[in-house]
Amino acid sequence: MLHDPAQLDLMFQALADPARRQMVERLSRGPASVSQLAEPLAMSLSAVVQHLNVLEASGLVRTEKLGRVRTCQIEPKALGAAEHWINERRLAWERRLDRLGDFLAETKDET
Amino acid sequence: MLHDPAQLDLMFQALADPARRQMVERLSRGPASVSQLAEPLAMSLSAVVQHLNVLEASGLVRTEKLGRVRTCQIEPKALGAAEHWINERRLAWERRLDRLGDFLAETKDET
DNA sequence: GCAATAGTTAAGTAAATGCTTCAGTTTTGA
DNA sequence: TCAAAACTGAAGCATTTACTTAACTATTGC
Repeated sequence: MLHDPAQLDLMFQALADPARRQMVERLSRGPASVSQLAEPLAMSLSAVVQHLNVLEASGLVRTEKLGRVRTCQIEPKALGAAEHWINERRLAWERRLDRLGDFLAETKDET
Repeated sequence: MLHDPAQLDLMFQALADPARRQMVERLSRGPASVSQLAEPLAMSLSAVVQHLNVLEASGLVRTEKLGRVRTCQIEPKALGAAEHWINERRLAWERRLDRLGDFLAETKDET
């Protein structure tokens, strides 16, 4: 489920920018409005909205508008997809090292 | 250790491309030469070398040249840095949900 | 030695990114 | 009612990305 390559592209791409990671960090401590997200960042509000759109397109963030304020939240399941991909690679790598270890142990026995 | 923002930029940026992820997948199953990495990819060898340079700059891949063939390997510790950042966010998120749960439980008691 | 192999480097290009400013649109509070 | 607050969207611009082709440099096997 959800290892659509294009989805992972969007996800990793979204996380590749320090401003966007900072926004995700802020949101992992609780929901925030666009202005609140913008406050610590040295760029225009417009730029922040553009980053926010990237995050939303990647599925990492969900937003909802009530009145004139848009409230943003993390979508924790989405982060899981990136985590999952990385874990798969690590697992494959470790399985391989285990097999290599076994092989070397066997070879040693045979001396 | 190693949550230099610039390093994470390079890492996530490197993982944001499907060709590069495919190269990492291949390498997580064992070392490979540049041509072997290129073989399943529909692009010139030159393009593959350029992707490889991105991966190497990100610290995800280490290469070594012997004679005329360059052998590439995954650097498993590097993947750990990306994983760590994601885990931190998930933890912060979960801690927050726990606190929220506690708060709601308390509030309920007080009715 | 010399052609094939394996990779490297440079230059060029089309598209995508990360901003900016400016001109809107809704909401809201006094 | 009307100005301030909180965005939103479009246009423009400099930079970076993801390629390409073409020319080049080592290595290796015969």
